[in-house]
Amino acid sequence: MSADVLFFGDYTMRWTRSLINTLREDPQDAEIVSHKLMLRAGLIRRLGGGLYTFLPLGLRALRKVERIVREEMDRAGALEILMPALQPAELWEQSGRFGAMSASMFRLKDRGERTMVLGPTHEEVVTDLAAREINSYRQLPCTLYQIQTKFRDEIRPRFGLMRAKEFIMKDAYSFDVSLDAADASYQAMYDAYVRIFTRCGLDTRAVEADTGDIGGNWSHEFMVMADAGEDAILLCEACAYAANQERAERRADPPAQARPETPPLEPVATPGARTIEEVSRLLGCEPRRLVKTIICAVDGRPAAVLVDGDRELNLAKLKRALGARSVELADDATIEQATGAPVGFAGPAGLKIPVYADLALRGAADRISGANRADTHVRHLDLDRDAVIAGYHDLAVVVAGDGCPRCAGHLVERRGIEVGHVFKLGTKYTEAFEATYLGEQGGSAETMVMGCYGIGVTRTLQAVIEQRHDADGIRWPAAVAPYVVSLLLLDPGDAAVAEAAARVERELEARGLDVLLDDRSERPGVKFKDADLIGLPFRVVAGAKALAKGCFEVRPRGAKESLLVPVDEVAAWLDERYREALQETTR
RNA sequence: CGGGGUGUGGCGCAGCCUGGUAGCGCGUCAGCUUUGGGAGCUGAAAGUCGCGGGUUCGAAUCCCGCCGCCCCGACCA
Repeated sequence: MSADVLFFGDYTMRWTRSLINTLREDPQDAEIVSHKLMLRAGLIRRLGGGLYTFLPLGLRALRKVERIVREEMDRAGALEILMPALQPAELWEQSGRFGAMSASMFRLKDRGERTMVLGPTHEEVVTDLAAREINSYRQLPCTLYQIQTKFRDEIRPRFGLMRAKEFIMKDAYSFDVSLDAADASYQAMYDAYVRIFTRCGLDTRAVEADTGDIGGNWSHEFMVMADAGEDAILLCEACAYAANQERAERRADPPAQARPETPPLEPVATPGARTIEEVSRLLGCEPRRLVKTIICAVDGRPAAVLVDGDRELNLAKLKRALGARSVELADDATIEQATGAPVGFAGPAGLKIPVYADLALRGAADRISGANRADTHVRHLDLDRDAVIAGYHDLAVVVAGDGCPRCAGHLVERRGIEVGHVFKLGTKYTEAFEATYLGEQGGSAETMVMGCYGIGVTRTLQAVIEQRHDADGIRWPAAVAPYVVSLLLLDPGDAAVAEAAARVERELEARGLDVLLDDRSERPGVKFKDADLIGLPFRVVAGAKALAKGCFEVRPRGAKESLLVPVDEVAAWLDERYREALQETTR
């Protein structure tokens, strides 16, 4: 009697029937560990740049994440819907985002020459829906969500599922009668996100974030802490302050009290020295002594922005500080026109355009800057004396060691993977789509207040692996694992072993624990290696050796030693450990 | 879009500099032996050497053009 004749339960997946092809070596086109492991463990396969097929094993894990998301959304009172991925372009013209987001949108025309887009997100569609379906305060608050494929023409897809052109997202949208009510909806989603990521076994931090093209005035990103993350995050070592680098603020240290008497401005020849580095080396001073002068186009008009020579300008903060619609670095022609000098020699003294300065420059004296003349800089720059500053703002990119804006502590920098993002949108979209309701007192229609909430589902799955692996492979958290138990049939030809394994398997199935049965005619070492690689939470070794003592060997993934458990007790033992593991999903 | 790298059976690579008609490991298939941490032997299938053009008696190899993929940067809900 051999194992392939059967007596295993209907729901058990046999390896020989599973399309699980593991790779012994790292694929050449994968860089980060989670991407390598997803390919090696046979979870996904690449079709093209930023495009992946989910194989059966990967899809099962994905469905587990989706289920958690769904349960927590439902628990938070959100209603699941499903909107089209294919959308008419007019909707995007109505919100004014057709231009703003066009670069990253896939567009196409139908046979009637109507322009369509493949939805990168669904604010437009859902707001249009809300405007049609919601008429009364009695229907509010209302939060709608969907789990759906999104399309974005990423400039550079990378790291497998981390940044793909097509990916699965959970997007939710709340509609409320007032700002206060919207705050409650926001908080409900925030809390749901904390539960979702905890259940997925992830170590996340919610950080303050910029709102970008999506608009609105307040948002948090949920970051999975990981060195491979694409985003820089600043955390206070003393308090709870956390923000992504785009958003992060810093404490303004008070200007020096005793200001040196600054000698008059003095031009100094700096032929060919355009960069901070070149000038400071030429003049033999610290980069810090220089004032970096950056010419920007603020809503199309030139302006100068000053930061310390050793600092970077944060365009997002500049945009917010000035309340501008768009801010970008000026092109060379604009710079030459605004400063009267080639690029690299700009300075605040004598400029005719508005000059904004980083708050660290308040009271700056005896500094060096460009002279607005070719091959020339000036010494002894005193901002109060020599320049007209239109305003001081926190404009520099924050780095580790900067002062916390909320307390006396200092900031540290870490990397993170953005898996979720919650926004308070206000009325940007509801106004554009006239999403209004009639209030309790009747009268004229009121505009709904909106929030939106995204989770990158496919990215979350990969982030789990990025955070939960070891040298041997994946270490799935119980709640996300594609199966719960790897059952290794070591002696398929041994009828007693096969029979006992089948009994254990049927008991596990009866308890709702999914089993992956390794019924291949491989040597034990191969099965052990693959079990480690695939990383299911528990491994049961069914072999003649242990069965001689009436036992199977059981081992949680990552544990050093196996335990001998009597065959009759294996299922109950695993069931108990599995329930425990579901409870403690965070490390 | 700029910079760098790379493209050779399913996967990982060598061969290219110095042209002579393709090789290694893994995987796959068959057989035998093996069986507790990626087995051994024997045999087999599988590659228009990314695509197009050029040079040459002859091109994986040299030259030109194009494309894919990966990394860095810019960009990004």
